[in-house]
Amino acid sequence: MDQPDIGPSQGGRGEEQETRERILAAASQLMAKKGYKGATTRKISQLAGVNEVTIFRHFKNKEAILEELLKGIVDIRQQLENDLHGDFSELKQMLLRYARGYYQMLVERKEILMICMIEADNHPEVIKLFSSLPMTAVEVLSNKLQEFQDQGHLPKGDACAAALMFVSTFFYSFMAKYRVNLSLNFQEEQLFEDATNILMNGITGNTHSHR
Amino acid sequence: MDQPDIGPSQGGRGEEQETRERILAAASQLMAKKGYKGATTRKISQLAGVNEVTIFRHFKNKEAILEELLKGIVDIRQQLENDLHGDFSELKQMLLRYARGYYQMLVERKEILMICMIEADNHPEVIKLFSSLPMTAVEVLSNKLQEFQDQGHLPKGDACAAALMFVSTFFYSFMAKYRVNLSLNFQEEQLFEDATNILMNGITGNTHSHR
Amino acid sequence: MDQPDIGPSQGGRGEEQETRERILAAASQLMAKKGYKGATTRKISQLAGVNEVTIFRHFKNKEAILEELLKGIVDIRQQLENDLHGDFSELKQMLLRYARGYYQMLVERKEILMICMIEADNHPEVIKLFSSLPMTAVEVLSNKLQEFQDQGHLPKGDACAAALMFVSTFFYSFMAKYRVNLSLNFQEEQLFEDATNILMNGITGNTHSHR
Amino acid sequence: MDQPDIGPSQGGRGEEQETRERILAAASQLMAKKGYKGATTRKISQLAGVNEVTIFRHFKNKEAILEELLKGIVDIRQQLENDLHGDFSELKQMLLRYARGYYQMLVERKEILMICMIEADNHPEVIKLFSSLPMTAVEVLSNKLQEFQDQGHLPKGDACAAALMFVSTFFYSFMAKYRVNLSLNFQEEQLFEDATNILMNGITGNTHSHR
DNA sequence: AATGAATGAGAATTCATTCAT
DNA sequence: TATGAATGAATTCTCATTCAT
Repeated sequence: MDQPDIGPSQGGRGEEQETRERILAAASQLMAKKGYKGATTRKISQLAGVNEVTIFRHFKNKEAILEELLKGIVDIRQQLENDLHGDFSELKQMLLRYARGYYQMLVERKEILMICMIEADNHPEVIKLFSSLPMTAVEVLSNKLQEFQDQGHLPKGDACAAALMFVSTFFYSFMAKYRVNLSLNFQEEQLFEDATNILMNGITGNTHSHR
Repeated sequence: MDQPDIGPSQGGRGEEQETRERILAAASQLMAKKGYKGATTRKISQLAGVNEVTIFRHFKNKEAILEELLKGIVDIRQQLENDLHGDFSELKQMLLRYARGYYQMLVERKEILMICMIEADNHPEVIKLFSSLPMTAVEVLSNKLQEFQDQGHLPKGDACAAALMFVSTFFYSFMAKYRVNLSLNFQEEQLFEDATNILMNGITGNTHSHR
Repeated sequence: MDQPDIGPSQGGRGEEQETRERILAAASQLMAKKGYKGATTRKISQLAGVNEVTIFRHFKNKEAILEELLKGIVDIRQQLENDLHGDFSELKQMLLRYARGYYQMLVERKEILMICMIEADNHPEVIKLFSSLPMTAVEVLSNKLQEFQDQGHLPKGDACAAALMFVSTFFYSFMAKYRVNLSLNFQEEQLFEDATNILMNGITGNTHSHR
Repeated sequence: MDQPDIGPSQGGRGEEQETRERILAAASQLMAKKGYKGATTRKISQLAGVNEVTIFRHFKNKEAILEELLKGIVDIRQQLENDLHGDFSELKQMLLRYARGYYQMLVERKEILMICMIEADNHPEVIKLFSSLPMTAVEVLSNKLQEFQDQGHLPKGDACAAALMFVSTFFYSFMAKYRVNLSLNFQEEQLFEDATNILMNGITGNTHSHR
């Protein structure tokens, strides 16, 4: 009664495996909004447009739905590293690609990420999956910057902090937009460029001190 | 069974208000970990060391506990602005102060922030409160940077993006530490300095281009 | 998962009736162990190695399976009486035959008997069927003993009590072995002989008193 | 709607611990008739005249009710042995006492015994408790008879079989009456005396053979 | 004739909340 | 003021059974 069906079953033909997908989509959507407990099987079934019991024909129990959704987070290291391919002369383009790629990845997984964020303390298996995306992103970028530092292209310094700043920016924007529904008065593309410029300046500058 | 009392009342006089505080503290702690629904009145009462019904002598219902907790988020604009007091020559010190002050504020409010994060979609009144802290922080810093740009101290540009990057960094670290229990291999103080340096370089550099 | 198929159909022709038997066998086995409710159609189908729905092609509903099983209890009076054929000089041999025959009959019907025992109060039609075996056994023996008493071969007395004792002994042993899985430290054959001896002594003795 | 309340709550005073007892009584009664699964918490609560949820304030879960009921079966060896106190001259009186005592014990525990009988295969802890009563009864009597045999009062022989016959008789009668609601055309007292006489004759007779 | 998908009725259990003391 | 007992509403899940293929 809150929301209409999630998908068009509209008939009775050819929705064989579709039911399972509808359930997953409904659960994902609801859990991302209401949390695991808030996404009751009744609400899931209503949103999916199926009978409540049908859920249990497709999944052993409610927890199994979550586990299935969690499989949607796969390791993204390789993909991120691809965006950083190139030598120092291309750093700026690489950073831009990286920003876009990372942000897009967050958006594509926004529901499962929200679920992880919400359920971090309730479902132990969630934590490691949850940390993988943001932390991997910091690591991959940090490693690349470190490499350039080692090659003398960048002044020695805080590659890790720089990577963290860069990644944080997009994660934060993502959270603001999709969790808090907050318009940051930012066009994403604009943010990618601005942040890239600031970071480029920040790490190629010459006024570093400490350590 | 899981956790001991949050603090025994160990006396006998004037516990009226103390009981209320114990309930609030227990609820805050549990909701921050388990969410609103996960923090059952039974668990709250056990952690608070009071009878379950006692909760309802102090609060109309469970929702009222949350509302009370939300009052704990007050506007922090004034305090943040104080940390940015000074002229351009002190910018670096200002940024460091700002970073420390902002991060400390997050930590001091970590439970209620987690609750807001978790319940953003369930309790409408949460959203505006929740957005206040991070967004205010961006705004305040952005305004100050803009001011310096207007005064010619900083090249025209992306004050808002810069502020966002700076603030994001600490919010992200805060989330990683307190939500995901992820050690970022960062000492906070080190991060404050590194991020400040990078930002200083980033915004005072001379290679800006973008529109 | 618990038990393998009750028997593969290993062929392809004429399994129609066989499927039905497999279902009956599985249901009998499960109901004897777990009771009517504990024998779910799913478990029955798994043990029978058929699809759950197939059950309902062969039986109107689950209750009909039980009814079919109950038909397996037929009157045994004739058979029991056959074991008691003979004159008084053969009493001991007759008793031995009777014991063996009765016990064997119990064992052959152990599953349906257990079902009756378990479901006595749930399925009204069960009770009369259930009582038929043990009570008939007492009656038939009692009649025979009475006959001998009337002929003067046995002292007047408690033919019915004697028959009850005799029959009880084997029913009790049967229950202990097949319901409680209790080894009574008895070989059945030994028990048949011992009980026969005791009964023979008991009813041919000369020290009777009671009214 | 099937049965009225089990006990007179009729007011609201002084039924503090009584509620628990009412639930236990209702559960015992229903489980003895319908089995564990057949005794739904709803039916129990209705028969007990309490709200369904109240059951779970008094018992962790349904299984805990059964466990509590099972505690009602305590070791009866001592009591049975008391009934067999005396020397050989009193054997007949002892047997009578024993029959009465054993039968009374069965009747007093009739509900829990029926539950055990029904659930023997479903609840593993039931089996050992269940076997204790009947087997102990056989053992105790068998030991006493053996003792008399060793003292030369009784001919060497099948004390165990004799004990089994005796005990079986009453257990069988008990089952017939309380499980199958079958009138055996027996007054219990008459059966005690008849069975005692037959056993006395049976074991003191002189026509034993084998071993 | 057999099966995979779907479902209504009902099961045990949890939870926030009220009542009486 | 605080508490133990009680409860209605809702939740996850099971089961027998039907439908369409």
